[in-house]
Amino acid sequence: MGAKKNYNDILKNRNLKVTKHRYAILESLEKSKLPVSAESLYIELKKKGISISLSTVYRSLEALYKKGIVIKSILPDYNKAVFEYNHNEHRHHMICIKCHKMQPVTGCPLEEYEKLIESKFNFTVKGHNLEVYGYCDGCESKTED
Amino acid sequence: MGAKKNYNDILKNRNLKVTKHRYAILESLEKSKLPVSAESLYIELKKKGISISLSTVYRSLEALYKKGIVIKSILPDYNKAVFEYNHNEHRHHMICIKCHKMQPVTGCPLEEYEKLIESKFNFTVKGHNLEVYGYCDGCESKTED
DNA sequence: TTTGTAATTGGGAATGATTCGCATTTGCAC
DNA sequence: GTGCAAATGCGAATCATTCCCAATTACAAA
Repeated sequence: MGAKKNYNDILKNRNLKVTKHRYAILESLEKSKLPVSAESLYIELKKKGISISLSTVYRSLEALYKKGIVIKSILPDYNKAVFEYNHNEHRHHMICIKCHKMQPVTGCPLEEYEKLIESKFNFTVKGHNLEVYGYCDGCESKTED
Repeated sequence: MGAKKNYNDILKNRNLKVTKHRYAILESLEKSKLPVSAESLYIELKKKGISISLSTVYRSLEALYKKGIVIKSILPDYNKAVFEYNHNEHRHHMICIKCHKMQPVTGCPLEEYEKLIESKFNFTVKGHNLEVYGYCDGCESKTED
C-alpha cells in the first residue's frame, strides 16, 4: 500500500477530531488481519504502553463505525461486537462454528442482487453484511451436535 | 403449506422434548412475518395467556437455534438478538438503518460463492448470513449524516 | 501564540440483555 | 405407573456496553 496511511485526513474528513487514541486505534485495526473486540483492542493498546480507558475504546469504535471507517459485526454465538478496519475492498468472512475464527475472503457476488432489491422493493441499499459459516481447516473433522 | 405443521415431529426429530412452551414458541415464530426478540416474544406469549418465564423463552430459543429450527441474528445497531422461524427457503432480509424494520427477501445469490470458498480455503460451509442495509420505503427521504 | 469552546476522555457506576443455580415439575421410555 | 433426565420458574449473577460528570484536549479564531 505504499506510504504510511494518513489517519489524520480520514478523521478530519469525517468531522472527527484527531486524537492520539483514535490514531492508535486505527493503526491497530488496520494492521490486524482479523476483526477484534473492543476489549481485546483495549488490552492490545495497553500492552503497547498507550494509556487509554475502555470507555474511550468503545466510544471511539462506535464513532468510527458510525462514520463508516470501521466495520462492526456481532456473531450469534459469540455475543460481543467485533470491529475491523474498513478497507473498502469489500471483504466478507468465513467464520468457524467451532473455534470462532474469522478469516477474510475477498470478492463479493452481490452487486446484481442489490440492484434487484432496489428496483423490486423501493429500498435504498447502503450496504450489506455477509458471513459464511462452517468448519475451518483445523476444526474440520471434529464431532458436532 | 397445506395442513397444520407438526411441531411435535420437528422437535422429536432433533431430540428435543415436546413441551407446550416450545410448541407455542414455534407457532408464534412461524406466524410472525418479522424476526422477534426474546422479550417481545415473551410479551406476546403472555398476552395469549400462556404462562412462561423469560428464562424459558431464552433457553428455548437457544435450543431451537442450536438445532437449526430457528435463525438467530444480532444487528450492530440494535444490540439484541432476534429470532425467526427457519423456513428453509433461504430468505434474507433488508434492514432499515433508520427504523430497524426487517423485511424478508427470497432468493439467494450465493450457491456459487460457497462452492468457491470451499474449494479455495478448505473450509466446510454450513450456512451463511446475509443482510442488506439501507433505507426502507418510509424512511427513504429523511436526513442523514 | 494565546484563548475560548465544544469535543473527547477517565473512571466508575448504571444499564440491559442474557445466562446461571437450584429446587420443582414435566415428558416420555420402559 | 415409575424413574430419571430434561425442562422450567424465578431470582440472582454475569458481562458487554453505555452513561455520567468533572477534567482534559483539539483546534478555530483572534
